[in-house]
Amino acid sequence: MGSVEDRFGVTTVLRAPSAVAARPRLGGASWPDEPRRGRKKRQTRDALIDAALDLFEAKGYEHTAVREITDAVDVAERTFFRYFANKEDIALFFVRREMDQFVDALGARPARETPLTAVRNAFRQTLEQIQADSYLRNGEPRYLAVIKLIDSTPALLAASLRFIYDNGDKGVDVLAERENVDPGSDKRPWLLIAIYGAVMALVHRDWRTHGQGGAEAMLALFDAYADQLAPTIAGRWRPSVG
Amino acid sequence: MGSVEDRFGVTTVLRAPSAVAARPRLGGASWPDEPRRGRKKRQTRDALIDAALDLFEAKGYEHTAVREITDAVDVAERTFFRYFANKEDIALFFVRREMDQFVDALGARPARETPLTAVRNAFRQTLEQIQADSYLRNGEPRYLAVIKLIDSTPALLAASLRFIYDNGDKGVDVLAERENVDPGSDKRPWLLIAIYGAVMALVHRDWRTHGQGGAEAMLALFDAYADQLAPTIAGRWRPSVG
DNA sequence: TCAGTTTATGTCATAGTCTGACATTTAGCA
DNA sequence: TGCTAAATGTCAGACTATGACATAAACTGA
Repeated sequence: MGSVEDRFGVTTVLRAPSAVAARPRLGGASWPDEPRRGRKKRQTRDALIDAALDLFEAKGYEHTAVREITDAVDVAERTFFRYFANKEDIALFFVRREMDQFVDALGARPARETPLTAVRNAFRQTLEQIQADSYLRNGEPRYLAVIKLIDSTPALLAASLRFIYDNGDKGVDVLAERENVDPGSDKRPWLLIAIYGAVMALVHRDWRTHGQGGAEAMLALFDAYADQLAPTIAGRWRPSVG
Repeated sequence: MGSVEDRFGVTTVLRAPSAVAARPRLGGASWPDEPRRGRKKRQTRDALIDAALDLFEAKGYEHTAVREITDAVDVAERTFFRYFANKEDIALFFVRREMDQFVDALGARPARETPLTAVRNAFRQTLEQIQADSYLRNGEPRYLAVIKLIDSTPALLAASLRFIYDNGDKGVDVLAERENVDPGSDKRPWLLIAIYGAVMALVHRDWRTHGQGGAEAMLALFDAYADQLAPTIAGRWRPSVG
């Protein structure tokens, strides 16, 4: 394993058996127009993610060394850290993307919608998007496997909670702007932080168990939580049942 | 810094100037009856915590090596990891203790109190306990410095959020038992998870800025959040303003 | 097609976290 | 005083992460 260098400085890399076969896993170019450099980057990144998730699922997050991931894809360990800030980062890749999608979707909801309605619809959109993007792996969608992985790995759970916490602010900013709430004022929708943070955390918590049911089950879950919070929100925001 | 080893294998450890002076920092035995062995353990642990927080405050969490902490207390690096599971652990020491106090206090609240009232009172008790336990350091209570440290260190924030998340379950279990809610049922107080998780997380978020005002300011903050959630709770639980 | 530039990777060295195994010291006690 | 167990020290090593520099590959323009 690793590399051997002879006295003339010629380095022979000793590859894992599956090394060469691993790289083209995600196949051809998604965008043929894209210059080859960027295409290869994307391929390498996707291959790293794919290999990482496979290994995480097979042997657990903590028991998978970065070295094993890079060996599987046949790149240098250093390369991993050029694509991802740290080991957590690669596991939370999808989470981060989905969160961004959610905030974007929230910002794009029509102004006539109640905050809660907007959140709900943005949530649905994101769920559908996730399902459309995800592909099956061992008979189960990749995103579900990721959720399970995170839920069962303390370090990842912590990181993803912080992520939700941080993004809660972003989401609330979007909502506050929609509702013309002065950013500095006391009227800033603290409650929505609560909805956002709590519901998201709770939904995440139950995703593992209810996730099999797909977007519908998740939406039902969301509604169950939101219904309980709705009266309070309705008292302070323009009421409307979505 | 560190150690120097000559060609005969003799290792000379280069200690920080304050090394020897650091150990007796927390002075004599708190419980003279306690056997010396346990007393020394406690002293070492406290000295480690104290040195760690000093260093974290001075140069930041990430830029403080475990080695520096152990040098300051004049123990082996290995010893650190016998007292604390990891570097995070020492920074969250107080958080963990305070959370435990809170859950205990919650369980001890009289049954006649509404869940929200019980949470509030347990929260107050804990705050007062924290203030009583904490001592000034550079003119500011230690616990406040810890809060600031956590808030400004991503890794610590993540860990403490997970801690809140995990303990939320514990707290809700306590509440569910108080209210005779069947643990498995749908009547399980989801809302209280929300209160617990959201309010606690939010309070934590504002602790840094409002913490100067002491327990009163924190309680006011808690009330501000709780007031908004109260109507919802009141609709589903026995109402009572406390 | 070639030379020059930029970008992605490889390679090497190193700091820092954390763990296991074993040796040494210390407290508590017969 | 000597035995026992607990605490700590010592040593080796795996793993994560980063900086510095070298090399290879992809682009650019003539």
